[in-house]
Amino acid sequence: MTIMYNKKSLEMDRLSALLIEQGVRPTRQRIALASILFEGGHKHVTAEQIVSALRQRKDKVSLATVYNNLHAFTKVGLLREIAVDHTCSYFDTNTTIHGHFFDEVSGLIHDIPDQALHMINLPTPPGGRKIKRVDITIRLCAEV
Amino acid sequence: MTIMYNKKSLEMDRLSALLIEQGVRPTRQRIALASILFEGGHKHVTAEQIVSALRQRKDKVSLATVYNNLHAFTKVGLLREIAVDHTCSYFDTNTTIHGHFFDEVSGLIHDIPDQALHMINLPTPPGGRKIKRVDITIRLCAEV
DNA sequence: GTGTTTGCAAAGTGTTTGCAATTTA
DNA sequence: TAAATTGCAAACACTTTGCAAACAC
Repeated sequence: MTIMYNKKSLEMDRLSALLIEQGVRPTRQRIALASILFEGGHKHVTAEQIVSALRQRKDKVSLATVYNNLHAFTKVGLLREIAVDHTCSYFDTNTTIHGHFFDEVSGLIHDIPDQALHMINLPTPPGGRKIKRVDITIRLCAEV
Repeated sequence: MTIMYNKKSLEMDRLSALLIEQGVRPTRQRIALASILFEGGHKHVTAEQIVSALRQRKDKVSLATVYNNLHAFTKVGLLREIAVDHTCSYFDTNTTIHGHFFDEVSGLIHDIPDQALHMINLPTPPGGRKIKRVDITIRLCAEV
């Protein structure tokens, strides 16, 4: 008797484990969301993009649930929110320190290569505050 | 006969000239807006803040007009928009190159002192685009 | 079973727009 | 007086919330 290892369910187990590890209950919707986010390299996504990606895969998840869980994932450190454009929230699956190119023509975000940016003399923050994060965005427009 | 030079109207003439210089028609509302923005040092403001500042001075300007003219001023280079928070648009009267502290506790923005930040190795942008601007935001949270 | 999560639809927030009345040059 | 600007209210886009039904443990 041959035991069939199903590739798909193995992957779901991996995503499930990832969520449990972060104290997030692995529901059907969260696993679907995680599979969009955490498979196939880092991404910069909006809630709408995720809903339509899920819809294409016949995985129906409501927009409200996508929003709720993008924030839930952000809270536990699986995602990082990027403030490039106030018309729309972007989330980044790469939570390490890095900057972004923001292409104002296409609305697309790309990571700035690691070693490309260096900063020295980081200033001390005013008002007894702590530095939470340094955000660097290089805004791009069409070549003249 | 004594000619009275009114301090207030002299200042209005200065603001009027500033607007005309930029090809913007100096209406009552725009001069009021300019006097909030361009008197007494650089500022980081939201549309709502301006409306309430104007209201306190008994200078009534509608929210729609404030928005329209914040954008009009930005277009001619009198202001710069800052993307720190997608819940709200901030405008900066300092249009020179500089970074910002964004205090997530108070929602206040402060300039980063000129020489405090230095960047080297600015990367080349992808996709045949041109660098429009480099935005550096140091996000602050409460001290632990 | 109990507490959590979902999804709809409704509400909320900040911003923009259409258009008649007003103002500027 | 011709063209630009204002201000209201309605429209808008994105996001959050209230709550009953569904689900995870």
